[in-house]
Amino acid sequence: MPELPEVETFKRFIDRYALGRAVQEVQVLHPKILEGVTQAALIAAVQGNCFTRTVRRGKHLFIGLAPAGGKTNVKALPWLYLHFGMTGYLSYTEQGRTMVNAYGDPARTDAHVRVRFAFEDGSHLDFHEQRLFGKAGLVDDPQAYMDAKRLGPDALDVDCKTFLAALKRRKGQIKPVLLDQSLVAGIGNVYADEMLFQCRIHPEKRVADLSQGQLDCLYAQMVAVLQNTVDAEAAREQLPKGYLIHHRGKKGRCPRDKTPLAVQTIGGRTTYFCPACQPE
DNA sequence: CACGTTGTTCTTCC
DNA sequence: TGGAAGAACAACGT
Repeated sequence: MPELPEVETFKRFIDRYALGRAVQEVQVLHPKILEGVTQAALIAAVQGNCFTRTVRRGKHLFIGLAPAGGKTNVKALPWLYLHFGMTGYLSYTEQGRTMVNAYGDPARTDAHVRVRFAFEDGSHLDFHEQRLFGKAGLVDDPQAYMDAKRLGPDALDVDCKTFLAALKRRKGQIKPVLLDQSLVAGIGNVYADEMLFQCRIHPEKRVADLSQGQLDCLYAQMVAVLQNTVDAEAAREQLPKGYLIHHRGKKGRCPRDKTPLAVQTIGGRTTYFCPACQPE
């Protein structure tokens, strides 16, 4: 489930393999992945143009386009927009060798390639999305698009003061608040559980009932958990031993005290936590 | 084959 | 006006 750190690795993956390159052909292999754009419009906007830069906020990724070959142009091109849904990832194939970012499916096949961007030398960037909950589209102005969605600041870009001020306006349970993309953008189900575990905060705790120490811890762990995962290039098995993420699952136990983890639906999402060290 | 899965949006109530 | 809570929805693998 791509959250902020995974999408950041996708951004870097594009930066590394695709930036500055002219797209010779766009293949839409499953039109259901498209959002607000026809297949023909997406192809027309990207084909023959270069990827110029990438912008990410939260789980949203925008890829800038410019005419290939330094043509002096005409009118501004839209941005390519990607959202990775539940199962999205990228791969890049060159001379028969396929690279997948660390979070991608190691048993990768072409079965769930939804959009393929082919370059002039035969290499290609593939957008995989098994469940089709993700999106590919065109956006004229990323800022306006994010404003319309009421997207908060990126969770790795927000300072402590701003975060705590926004948090203190809320009164509900802490976990659903962390998942609300209008507070800060980028936290999903897995890393929300992780930061709460690291701070020993029960996921149903009311924001108003958190101590100042717990609030400060939450900011510190939000940054630490997300940054650690970015640094690990989203290879979750490389995260610290004491992380809850390694123990998610039916028979998981707390890495601190071996208490069987509690599994509960909170804010409509499956939530893992330690009932002993995250007391109500 | 009904169920589980998560990110996002919609709805209802306050 | 917007927050809280919860339902709905997307589509697929098991």
